[in-house]
Amino acid sequence: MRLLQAREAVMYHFRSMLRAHGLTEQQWRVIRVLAAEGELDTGELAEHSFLLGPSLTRILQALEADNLILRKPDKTDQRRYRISLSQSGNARYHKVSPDSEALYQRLEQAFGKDKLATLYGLLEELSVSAEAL
Amino acid sequence: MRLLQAREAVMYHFRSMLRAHGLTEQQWRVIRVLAAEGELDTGELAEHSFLLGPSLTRILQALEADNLILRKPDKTDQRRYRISLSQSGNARYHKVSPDSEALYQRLEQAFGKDKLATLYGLLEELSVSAEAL
DNA sequence: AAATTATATTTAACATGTTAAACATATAAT
DNA sequence: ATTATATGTTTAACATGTTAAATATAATTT
Repeated sequence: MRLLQAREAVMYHFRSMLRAHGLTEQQWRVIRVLAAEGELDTGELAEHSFLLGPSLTRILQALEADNLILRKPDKTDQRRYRISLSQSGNARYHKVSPDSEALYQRLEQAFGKDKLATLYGLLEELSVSAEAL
Repeated sequence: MRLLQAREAVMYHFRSMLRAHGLTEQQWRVIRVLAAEGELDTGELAEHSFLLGPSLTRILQALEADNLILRKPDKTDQRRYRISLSQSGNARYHKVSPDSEALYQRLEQAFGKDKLATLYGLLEELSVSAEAL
């Protein structure tokens, strides 16, 4: 599938940028979601960051060890944890975000904003078609 | 990136079909490449199957343990191995191939052949743009 | 030819992907 | 209320992704 190749080509640059900030691609996805949406429980976080439960569990352990997130037990449902960015986590987000944005802008400019929009639309349709199989 | 989501939606079906045949997605990529191109060395195989060296090393070990491939030392360059499908490997390919084809046809029909072609073109352009960054 | 440099493959170490199973807690049913 | 069922999260086990380093052999340089 050409999807793999394209994603790899794009992510190569993002990964090396993120590595300079001491983050993996998936850790950054989690941080970005938390910055955008605030406090979430594990399930919501998994959904928004496109990660499976077991992966997220390990990623949260790593982020917690680096003091980038906080986890508090949910008061109404003791199975859930509420996850949010710590001060350090928020600071890290604001440090990485400009580099991430810049890279995205460069790609958007190189590829073309219009074509990118078309591509997004097709990918979404493909997801729907595939899920309906 | 929406690329991830789309790929995941597509591969979900392929993975469960392949699992029924006792293969992983990557093992199938290797077998398919070998079926199409015959004997290759590890480097060529990695390139054609979009796998990194270390992953391919492990996958070839697994395939060799299942007697699906053969590895012979290259006579002119003793660093390289020549990899090819064994009899069992070829048989497995012919057993899985119809299911793989059928699934692909269903997806192509659901999504639309024309749109799929458009998408392929855009993905290829995106790869080129991203690599040029 | 010996030393240097380059290339092919593997090993090492750590992170994630993937499915199944375990575990804890909620919710529903009786 | 107790049992049964469903849901949220983690653990387990194995495969792969990813980068760096090690290893072996080729090719080049001197």
